[in-house]
Amino acid sequence: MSDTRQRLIDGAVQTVRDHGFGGASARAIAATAGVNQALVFYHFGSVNELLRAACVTATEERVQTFLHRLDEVTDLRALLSVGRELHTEERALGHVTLMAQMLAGAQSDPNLAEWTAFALNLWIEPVERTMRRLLADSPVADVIDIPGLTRAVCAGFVGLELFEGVDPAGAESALDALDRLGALVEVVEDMGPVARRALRAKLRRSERKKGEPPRPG
Amino acid sequence: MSDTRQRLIDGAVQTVRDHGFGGASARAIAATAGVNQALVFYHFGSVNELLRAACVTATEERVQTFLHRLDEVTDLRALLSVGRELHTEERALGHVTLMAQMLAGAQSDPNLAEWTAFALNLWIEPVERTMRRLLADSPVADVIDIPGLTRAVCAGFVGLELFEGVDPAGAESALDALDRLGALVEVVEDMGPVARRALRAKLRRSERKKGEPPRPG
DNA sequence: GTCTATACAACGATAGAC
DNA sequence: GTCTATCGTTGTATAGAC
Repeated sequence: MSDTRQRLIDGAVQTVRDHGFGGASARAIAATAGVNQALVFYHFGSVNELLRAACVTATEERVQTFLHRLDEVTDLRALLSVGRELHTEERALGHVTLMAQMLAGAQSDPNLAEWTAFALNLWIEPVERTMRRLLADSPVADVIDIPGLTRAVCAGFVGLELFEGVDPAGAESALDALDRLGALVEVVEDMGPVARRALRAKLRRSERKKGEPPRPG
Repeated sequence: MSDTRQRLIDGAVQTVRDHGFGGASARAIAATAGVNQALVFYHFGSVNELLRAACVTATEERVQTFLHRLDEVTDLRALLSVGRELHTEERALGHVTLMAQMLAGAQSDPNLAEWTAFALNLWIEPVERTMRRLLADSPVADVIDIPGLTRAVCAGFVGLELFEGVDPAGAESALDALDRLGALVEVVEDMGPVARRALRAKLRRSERKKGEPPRPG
């Protein structure tokens, strides 16, 4: 791949991280990358196309480095811990910020929305596989919807990322609270067979009590 | 309050909802509000000041209409249900979208960040009070950090709001998954005194096992 | 592939008439 | 308080020399 192309992609990531989606103009990105402004249009055609490429390729690179860490995870609390590592490292590198900014910008741009969803799915899929593995023999496995829960967790992390930008202390307390919640889930996970059966029965009754959720499968 | 002032605030909310934070120029807002572009600067001094005012006042209005609904909530699953109502109604009105866009825009504007955090706290505080009330006599009350958990939940909702913009089906499945998770929490809540004591003991042991979380109080 | 120069649009903001 | 008119800036994008 051309050197200039890569410099522009890296420059786009850094510019979005430092100056937000709105501040990521062709001039600003080119200045960060140390190349001429016109090259943005030569290599990518438009600023949005550059941002799209930056979002997808940067995400692909980062997901790759996290795959083996996810494979090593053996319980939910460890998954949350990896999530927190990810949060810290990615914040420094600016890739989750890029994702959050892409999501915000994509709200009113259907074309951008499509590619943002694609990039986000690069994160969602391995996390979903990990959650499926961890919850395979859990007493709650047949009552929770793993694809949906995975998306809730990933979307929640993006929200936390944005929240940290306006209230760092609040975001830290939120992550700590989730860690404590992880302890609670761990306790449920560690239950003996008798208690598990009791929980299972209770869950089924509770399920019937309420109106059927839209996605029973 | 001046009619034009209010029209501009309403126009700002609607413009951000329809065209995003980046598309909310003085001209675009004024066109939506049906007033002259120069009046933005006469009444608010700058576009950012108008957006700030719109964010704060619109949030104040909406929070007011949700206070009594929160007071009527008696369990966590009902709180989640109110959250989902809020999500649906606010999405239609565009106020959560406004908040999400403010959060994204505030990432690289400290002044905006301050006011966005203020507006977000207008939501956080009543939710925190409600959670504190609901969890007062729960077996997990002394192991979870309510302020942190509240912030995690509120930030998570913002993330879901953004996620819905790029993947509506995924966001719906995420909300359904949270509803099912609510059933699980409900089961824990409904435990008898013996089981509660056992859980409490397990939680304390689990707490010691791990490194002390940063916020023990 | 990379540069300079530039056309053209949109923007924030202000001055001044009414 | 509201309008018109306008200035200066910034941004996207292209043409053409090298």
